[in-house]
Amino acid sequence: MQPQQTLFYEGDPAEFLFNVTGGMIRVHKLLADGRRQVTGFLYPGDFVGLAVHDNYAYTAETVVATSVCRFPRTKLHALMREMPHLENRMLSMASNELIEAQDQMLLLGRKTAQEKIASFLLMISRRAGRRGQSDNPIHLPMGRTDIADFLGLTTETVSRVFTQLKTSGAIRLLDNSRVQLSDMRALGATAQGS
Amino acid sequence: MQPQQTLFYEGDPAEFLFNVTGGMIRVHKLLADGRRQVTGFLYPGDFVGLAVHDNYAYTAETVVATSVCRFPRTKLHALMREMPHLENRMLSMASNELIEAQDQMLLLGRKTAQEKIASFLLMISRRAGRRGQSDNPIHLPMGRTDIADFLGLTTETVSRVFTQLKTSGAIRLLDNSRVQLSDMRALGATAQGS
DNA sequence: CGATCCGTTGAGGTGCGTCAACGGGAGTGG
DNA sequence: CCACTCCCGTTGACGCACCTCAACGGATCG
Repeated sequence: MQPQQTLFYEGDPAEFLFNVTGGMIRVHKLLADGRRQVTGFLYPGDFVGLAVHDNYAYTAETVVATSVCRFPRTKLHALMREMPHLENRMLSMASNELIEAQDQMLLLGRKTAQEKIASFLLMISRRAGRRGQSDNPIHLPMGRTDIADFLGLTTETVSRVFTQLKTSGAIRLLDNSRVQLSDMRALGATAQGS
Repeated sequence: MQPQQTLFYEGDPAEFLFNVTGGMIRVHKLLADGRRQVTGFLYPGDFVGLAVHDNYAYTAETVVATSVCRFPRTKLHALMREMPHLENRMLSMASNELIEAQDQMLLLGRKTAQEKIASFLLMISRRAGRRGQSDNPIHLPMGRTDIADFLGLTTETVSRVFTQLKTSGAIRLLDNSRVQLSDMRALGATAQGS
């Protein structure tokens, strides 16, 4: 799929379950007046559309060129009966997502802009490392608007904090989508609350 | 269990899975300097400790006098093999929690104080109704500090918004723990963004 | 070369936090 | 039964972190 394409919209009947096999998916929710909260960025291996309900609870879009595997949800029950292992694995993934969601709530509800950005950079680095990719410098396929809507900030604030972290020597901005984490210790301290 | 007692702390080895049978559980995470994010209030029927990992990712405490059912997690796998239905049910509950978590992210990241409080009151009302209890006036067993830490606000702001909603006629404060939702339509509008 | 998009930077405003004081209810001890 | 204290919710005054509005620059594309 091409960049910035929609897999499904919030409220659509939830017919399919997707598995990301390449690229990046962005998931978000909207308020009536257009305010947006990005609730997650999904990497290869992640599932989208885990909803048990009849309709999707969020919109899913590609960030960059992305490939996905699509299962009809009607076949899911049958599939799980054949592979009991699968249900276990999905419960495990859902639990992991729940833990990440709680971390994100802590970030959104209680962290400052600097702490949010530092936490975000470290999270991206950790994920890249877990996927066996170079985790420094890190790659940020999403734009400033996506980062802002993920962290509950504005693009201007994201930009300013990047500049502050650059000035303080914690990071280096190689280009708009590549960031070198020069001082992991400082970033870690900032992420937790200076 | 008595009010304000701890079931387990964040980081403790996750030995047990709990099922709330009465009262209310509060779940939270802390930053190093003491800032707190309450990530959920659990009612009878809800599970606590669904973590797949070896350690709890959050602290769980009682809000009021509470009764729980405790399962050793080591027996959980065996139990799920006996009752395949159970695993299905837990996946379903985890998915529901994920959807609620995403709603909460939207609230924390993008809603104003008024919108947060209105959303909170409506959520409590909805939950009470779903459990077959009177949903108006609603009962708030938790204190202002808990509400503030759940919504990413301070107690002062919570108090001020309650007063504003009271003045505007949307609610009536019967006492510190009982709130009458006088104008559901106005509350609904406020919750979404005026 | 003009147009558009995106990130950055600056100036000013504001919603909510901080700090402080007050009041009522509950528990305690005399 | 009455002081005294403690705790919690409320209210006010003030400050600040972040938002808003605006302008600018570089990259990309026709």
